[in-house]
Amino acid sequence: MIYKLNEKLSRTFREISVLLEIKGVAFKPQAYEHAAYSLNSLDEDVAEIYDKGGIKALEEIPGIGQGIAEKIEEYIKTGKIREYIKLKKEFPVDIESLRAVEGVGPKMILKLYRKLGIKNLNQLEKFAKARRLRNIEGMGVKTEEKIIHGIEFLKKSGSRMVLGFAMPVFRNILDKIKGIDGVKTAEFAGSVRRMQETVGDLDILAISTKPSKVMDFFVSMPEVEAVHAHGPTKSSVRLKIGIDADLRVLSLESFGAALQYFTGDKYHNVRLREIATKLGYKLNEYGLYKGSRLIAGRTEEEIYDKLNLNWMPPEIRTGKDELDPDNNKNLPDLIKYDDLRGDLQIQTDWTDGKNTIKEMAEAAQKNGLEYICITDHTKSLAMTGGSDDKRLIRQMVEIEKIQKQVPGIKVLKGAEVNIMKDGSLDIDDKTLAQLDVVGVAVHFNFNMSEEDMTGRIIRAMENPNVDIIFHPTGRIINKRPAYKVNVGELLKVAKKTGTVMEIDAFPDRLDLKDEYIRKGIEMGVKFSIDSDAHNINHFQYLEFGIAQARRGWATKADVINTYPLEEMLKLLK
DNA sequence: GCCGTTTTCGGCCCGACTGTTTTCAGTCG
Repeated sequence: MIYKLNEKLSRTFREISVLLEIKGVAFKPQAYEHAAYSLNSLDEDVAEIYDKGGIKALEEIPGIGQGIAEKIEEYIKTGKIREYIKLKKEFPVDIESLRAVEGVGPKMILKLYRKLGIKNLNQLEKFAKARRLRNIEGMGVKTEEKIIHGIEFLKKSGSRMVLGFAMPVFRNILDKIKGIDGVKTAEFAGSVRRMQETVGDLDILAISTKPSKVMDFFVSMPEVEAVHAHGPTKSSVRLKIGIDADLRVLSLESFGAALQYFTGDKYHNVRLREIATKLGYKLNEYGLYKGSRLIAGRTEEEIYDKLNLNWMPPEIRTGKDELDPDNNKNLPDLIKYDDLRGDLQIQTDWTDGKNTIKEMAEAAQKNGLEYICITDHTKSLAMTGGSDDKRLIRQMVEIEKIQKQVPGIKVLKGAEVNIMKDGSLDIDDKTLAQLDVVGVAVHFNFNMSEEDMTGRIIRAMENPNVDIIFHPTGRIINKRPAYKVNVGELLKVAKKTGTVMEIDAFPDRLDLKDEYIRKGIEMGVKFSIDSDAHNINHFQYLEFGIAQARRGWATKADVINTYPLEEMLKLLK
């Protein structure tokens, strides 16, 4: 659930953190940063917590003590935080945009403001291009050039990259590094290894006996646009696709420690180090130490083991609650990347897909699937040439014909039926009853109140013919936000009516989000992971839907298309 | 400003690389 107040306070505290850092205040910045993160990942509305239990209840939130709790109260009561206003008056500077420039940090922002009165990105660019930064004490020609390039990069790149779209390039680079003479092994780390929806950079770790050779190769690959750093154990470059990549070369003894450390996420590591410290150890990227003695480091497993913890898959390392003793002792057996037997959302050239039913079936079989469901659009989605009842019936006949030509895979009859503004469907119930799988989705009239949109989808769920809600929130990463809808309510009704919720695997959809998946699973809701394929190459995207499910703590049993065909069909209405 | 099964006071992650101020501060992850 997204709570506006939590978000607003989180942003404000993060900004206070940077402002204090600029001022050179010690330790408080981390405290505010911690509070900001905690509020942002909180499952409850902070306004509600305050209503119920006042300041005392706020102090129960991790990272929030008396001081910050009072500031939250001040904001709830007066709509402002005086401390924040005071700091902004002292430094009327657009901190976030300046900090986004590679190499520009708090201390430099302060210097730029004091010496040249620079407040924003435009002014920074002007002064840099006028060659006026090089005269500031502690800065030089190289710093000035780096800033100019950094601003250019910012202008053309912008947001984070969708993992599923960038992954082929990443895998190609990893393979090249693995192939260098002297490289024993190489792995992804960071957000790529955690299989996040989007990634801000690419981290690779390698073991090699000839580190400098690996580094020389890495910084001179044709994919590289610029080199930030080129050292014996660490190098950093900007790739032509518009994202930074870091490579570290390590020894075998500390590879597990480094993999753990650079996989993160940050908050998972902070918590892990706390646990290590309490047990009298020190944990860093080279290993787990007792004094100066190395206790563990070769594998991740032995590090978690020495900390009395179960190893856990990177996908669930968020620092939120996976290290809580209860959770860690009872980690779910997450769905595996080869657990899917079927795919229940596929478009063909009957509407906006690029390939025929037969081509899609053959491609699915090549991808190891046992069954697929053809779910072309329905009539109200005119731009796709959506089918009406008659055409849908014709397609059913066609599928039966094609089934004989592809005996190795079961082709189910389905549709992606439009949910109209009032929650009705644009295909007759009589026709829907003849389909194997009925998926429904919102494709227009996005702009409704949360209450109306929730009611609209609930009405569709209550239809006994409706099996699956496709891409339940409608968001497209980096393009458009989700429509307003109360997902908690949808999950309740899904449980009550036996409606399956989809995890759409298309890389920039990944809809539902992990937090909702986890909530749904706790409530006993079933999910399907579907590619939403529009051509024969899209089946590879199922991987990212599985990653999404794993980040939502889903097991094989929670996902209906991990079941054999007959059992899967029984799980539908 | 937060936190505590060593602490209600005294800690708070730390190592690599770069540029510049030639011995180290700033930035990044």
